[in-house]
Amino acid sequence: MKKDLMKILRGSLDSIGVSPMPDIEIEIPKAVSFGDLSPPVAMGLAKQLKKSHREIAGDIVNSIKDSNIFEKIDIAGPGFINFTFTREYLYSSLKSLLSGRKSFLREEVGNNRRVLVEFVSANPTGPLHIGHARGAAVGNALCNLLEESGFEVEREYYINDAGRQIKMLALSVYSRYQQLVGIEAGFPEDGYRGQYIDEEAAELYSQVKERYKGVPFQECEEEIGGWAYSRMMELIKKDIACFAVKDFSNWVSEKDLYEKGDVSRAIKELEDKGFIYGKDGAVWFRSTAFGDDKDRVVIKSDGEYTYFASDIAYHRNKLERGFDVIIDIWGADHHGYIPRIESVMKAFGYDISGFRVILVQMVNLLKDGSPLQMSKRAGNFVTLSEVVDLVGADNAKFIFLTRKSDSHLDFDIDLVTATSAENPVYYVQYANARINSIFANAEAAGIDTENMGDVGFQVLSNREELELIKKLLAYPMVLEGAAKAYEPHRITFYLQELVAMFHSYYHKYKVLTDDAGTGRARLALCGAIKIVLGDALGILGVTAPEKM
RNA sequence: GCGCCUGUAGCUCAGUUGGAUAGAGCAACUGCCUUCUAAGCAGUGGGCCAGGGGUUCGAAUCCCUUCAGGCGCGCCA
Repeated sequence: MKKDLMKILRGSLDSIGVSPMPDIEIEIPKAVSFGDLSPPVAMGLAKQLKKSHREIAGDIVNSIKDSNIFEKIDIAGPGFINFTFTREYLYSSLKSLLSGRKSFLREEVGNNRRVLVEFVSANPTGPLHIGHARGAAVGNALCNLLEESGFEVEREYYINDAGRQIKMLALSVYSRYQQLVGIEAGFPEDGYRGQYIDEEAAELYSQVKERYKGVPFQECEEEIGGWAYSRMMELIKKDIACFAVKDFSNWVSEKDLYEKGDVSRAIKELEDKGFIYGKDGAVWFRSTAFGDDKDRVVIKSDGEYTYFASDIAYHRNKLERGFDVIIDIWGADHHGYIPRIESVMKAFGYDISGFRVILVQMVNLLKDGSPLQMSKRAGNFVTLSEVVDLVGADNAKFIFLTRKSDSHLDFDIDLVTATSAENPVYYVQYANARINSIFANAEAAGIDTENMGDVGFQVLSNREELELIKKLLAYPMVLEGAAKAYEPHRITFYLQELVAMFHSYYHKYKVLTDDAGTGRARLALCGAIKIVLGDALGILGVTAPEKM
């Protein structure tokens, strides 16, 4: 729909001598009385052409000749050009949609550009919690969306397996293990107190029995740490799998960056460029040269690298791999980190226009309307797998995707579970199941449900049917907008609108009527809705059940 | 104190990157199952887009400012 209008508008602007060709935006008007599509292009050109909005709009309309796809073209308001398509055009578009060609549902956004999306990247010290779940849902949907919009996408998980937290994980398990075998071992002040640590200690005992009983921590730290770490990674991968998120392409290890010498090399490179200096016995990166509010330490006075040092190496590594777009999805509590990472990228000589941090706001977990404080240290957090058990992966993902990622989200466990029947995800999925049921009934009645492209579409003539067709044809525009803005949640809202129209239509008109021609045409319309539903839900990572 | 995010219906949130008359879902109230799935439909009520100033053909959207909430400001990770 948009492609066709775009082509015509370009031709029109060219013929009235507009140069250079502006970016043309095409909007779907709010009210049906404003036509089907409406580009505010005349208003944008007023200054350049030194004419009034309506004059320009008139010129554009006059220059559009021999186009038979519009029923009418109106100039309205301050200079909107409202295009209304002919029914024949809608029918032939619907037929194209039904052909099943995916390309019909896509606008090209990516042009094979390579994009790296890093998300979740939770520390390997415990199971994923609900905050990670939100990051996973957003990241997964965004990757799917970009992939479907013509990007080459790599999904990446960064493992912080080099720092103090691994030692603390080892020490936590060690302490619980010693307690288990009857030795009074003090629990570390800032150790991980979750129940899963007890379980790991028990598992360790069942595997090695009393091998480490009374052994000083220093002597078994590496063994226990390595063992616990790999157990945690298994746990995390299992959590990700249970949330039905597509597999990550890469698992990048912080430890590897150190061992390969990437960290020292990256800092050396910054030093060569003159952005590194020593002060107070420490080594600093001059991030203030790039807009950060203070310089940052990369090597502490005790000779240890800071966490930031490996992040420099990691982002250097991302840049080296030659992506056109680099997206980091972070918890919003890390937002203060953005200026220093951007500084790093600038210091390496890269234009940061291809770099984007998407902040995912914290999930405010509620129970009975009151906040549930979560802390990994205290161990009273709700894990991702618990949430999935309680409300289901589809349900949770859909909720996360019904708001933009940087707005706070109240997730009331009781509310979501108790009123799950009223959850919007069911509303959308129900439409799919309904359509499927109609098709089953049609087949049972001996109606031909194949070759939907050959039905007589002309009988689809009432207001609801025409509006449904237009809504379907707008789908590629929604995807395009969502992909350009990196905002998968737009798809969720589109789905709710589309499905609302369908449910309403379903109640007002019977699909399988006595008239065979009407029945098949309506069936075809339902088939088209099902195609779009399946496509969109697939991008969101939500299933489209055949039956409910 | 400085920086970032948020502020839209009673509640939870959208708002097509500055477009036309402000949108949805819950909750409340009124109706609809002998007809393809009632996890559904039809209808009613509900707004100083936090306040104020500016930018322009046009502002919920951009700029300034005030207020309220959240988060961040380590030689922690």
